[in-house]
Amino acid sequence: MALRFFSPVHKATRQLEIFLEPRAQAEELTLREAHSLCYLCDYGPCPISELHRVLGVKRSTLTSLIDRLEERGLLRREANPDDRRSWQLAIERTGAAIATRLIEDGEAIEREIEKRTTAQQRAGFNAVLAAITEITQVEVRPATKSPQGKAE
Amino acid sequence: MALRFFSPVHKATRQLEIFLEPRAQAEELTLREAHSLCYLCDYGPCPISELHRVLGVKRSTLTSLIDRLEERGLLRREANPDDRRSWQLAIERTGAAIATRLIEDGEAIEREIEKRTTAQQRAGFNAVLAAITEITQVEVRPATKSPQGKAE
DNA sequence: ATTGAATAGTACGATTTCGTATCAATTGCG
DNA sequence: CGCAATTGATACGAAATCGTACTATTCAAT
Repeated sequence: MALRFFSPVHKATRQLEIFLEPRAQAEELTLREAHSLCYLCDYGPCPISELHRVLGVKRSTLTSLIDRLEERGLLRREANPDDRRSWQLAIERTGAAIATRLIEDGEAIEREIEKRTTAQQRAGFNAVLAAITEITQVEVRPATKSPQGKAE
Repeated sequence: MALRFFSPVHKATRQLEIFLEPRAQAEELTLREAHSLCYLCDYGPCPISELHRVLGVKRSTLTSLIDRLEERGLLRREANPDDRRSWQLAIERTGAAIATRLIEDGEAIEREIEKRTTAQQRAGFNAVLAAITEITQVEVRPATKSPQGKAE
């Protein structure tokens, strides 16, 4: 029997990936690299460990991934004055331009979703996802540190 | 600004992954291998191309992945009488036992989700995901072939 | 202060995944 | 039918990812 939540959530992820993949490719980025840039564009600067939790790839993998993006001038490692073990990843102008284009592609889909659903349906959607957070007890992003919460 | 659908969907996927990862590891499987087995357990036998669409990994990757699972005796390639280009992947008893355990872990979470949400909220959840399917126009699984539809 | 445990990141060899080329079988169309 | 285009899968070298070990810094407890 099909799982009623795992399966749809995975399916939606796949569908969004399939939609975004050619757009990332047009920027010569893998989906993972694109995701990293977009995250950084919205929430950066942040340490590598934060990307680690959000993306779910190993830290050693991120070392290479960030090397690649840094060599292409899309982001840079900056010293973190508060913790000398870690870097702050900051997006460069070129990287931000790319991320902005990709995010706008996402926004277009989001507007369509909103057109086709009611506020009540969207509230139900959020309620189910909130339940998943409660049950798994997994906090992907760090606790809100600034006045405004950060959504991943 | 955070995306209101992409981000929560990705977050939920990560949370479910983090929950399932140690359980897959206990069976000496990666999440991808575990997902393959569970899919096959629910919907198999099916050709490799179907797994390709569902998992979103390259076909050449699946060749290796299936080699590994076949060597471990968890599944087998069978001739497909209807199309001699392709195989039918069939799960073996050992593989089915593992998949059943993992699926039961998933069910436990699903029951919790159902406990914590109303039918109306779950309907909203499904409505949003249905909108994503409509908009992306991406059909991940093949058109239903048997009396009962298959959910991924 | 000092020490032990935890955390952030990198190095590097092992494994997995990918991209491309290739082959066989099927489908579609003249 | 006959033949081009498509589809299903594999082979193999290139690239990305992983697992582990290691260094440096921070945190916690005394």
